[in-house]
Amino acid sequence: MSLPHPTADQISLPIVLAVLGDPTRLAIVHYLASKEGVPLNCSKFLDLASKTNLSYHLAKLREAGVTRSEAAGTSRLITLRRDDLDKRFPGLLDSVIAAAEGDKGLPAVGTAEVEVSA
Amino acid sequence: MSLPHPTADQISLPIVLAVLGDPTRLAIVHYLASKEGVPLNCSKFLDLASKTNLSYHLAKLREAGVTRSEAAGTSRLITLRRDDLDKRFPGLLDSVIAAAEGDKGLPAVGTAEVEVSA
DNA sequence: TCCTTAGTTCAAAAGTTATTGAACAATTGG
DNA sequence: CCAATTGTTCAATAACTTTTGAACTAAGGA
Repeated sequence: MSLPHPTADQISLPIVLAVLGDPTRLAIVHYLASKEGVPLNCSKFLDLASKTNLSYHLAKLREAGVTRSEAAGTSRLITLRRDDLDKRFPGLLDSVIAAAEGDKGLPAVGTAEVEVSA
Repeated sequence: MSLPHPTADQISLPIVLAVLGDPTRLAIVHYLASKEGVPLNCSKFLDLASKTNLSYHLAKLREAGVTRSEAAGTSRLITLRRDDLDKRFPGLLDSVIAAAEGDKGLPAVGTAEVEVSA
C-alpha cells in the first residue's frame, strides 16, 4: 500500500509555497530538515496537532511533493524530498529552512522530548 | 492617504509563503521582479484578474510586506520590497523568482502588451 | 488469537480566502 | 465645473481548507 507521490517534474511552485505557508506544516518541514537523513514517523509531530489532523497535514506535504512517506510495518517513515526540490527549485528549500530557523513564533517540535539512552 | 505596510521585522515567513502560494499573486511578483526598479500601477495586471479582485490580491501582497504601494495621483505605484525581504529571508525571493521563471503554467502578465514608442 | 500501536478514512462543522458587482472616493484633464 | 480615469470598499456568495471525533485497517507482540 504505497502512498501516491508526484514525480519530480509534477511538483508545482505555487502548491509547494501554499503548502509551506501553514505554520504547522512549516514546523514539520523545519524539523525534518534538522534531522535530515533520519526518517521520522508521524508520532514525532504529535505535539503540533492531533493524530487525525497530522495525517491531513502530512498528506498535503506528500501530495505537494515536499515529503516522501514510506510504509514500514505499522509506521510511516517520512523524509524530505530534498533532491527533487533542489533540482526543481534550486535554493528554495534552503532559504525557507534558514528563514524558519530564525522564526521564533513557529510551533516547535519535540520541546518535551525524552531521549532514550542506550 | 498612505496605505498600511508592515515594518521589515513584522514580515512573517508563513504569511509570505502563503501569499506567494497563489498563482495570481505569484505572477504579479514575478512580473514586478522582471521590471525591478520601475514602479508599476495596478492596471498593468488587469489581464490577471478583475479590477476588484486585483485590489484584493495587491492588498494581500502589501499587508504581507511583499510589495509597497505608494499613492501617486489617482494611481498606485507598486514595487517589490526586495531590500526588506532579502534582509529578513536571505535568498528566498531570488529562489522563488527563479523558480517562477521556469514555470510555464503560471499566468503571464502583459502578453498582449503595446509599447508606446517615443 | 487477542490486544495494542500507528496511522487512515469519512463525514460534519468551522473557519478562511477568493471572486463578484454595485457604489463610492480622489485626482486630473478639458 | 464636469467627466473620465484609477483604484477602493462593501456585502454577498462561492469555493476552498482546517479541524474534529468516531470508525476503521494493518502489522506486530504477548
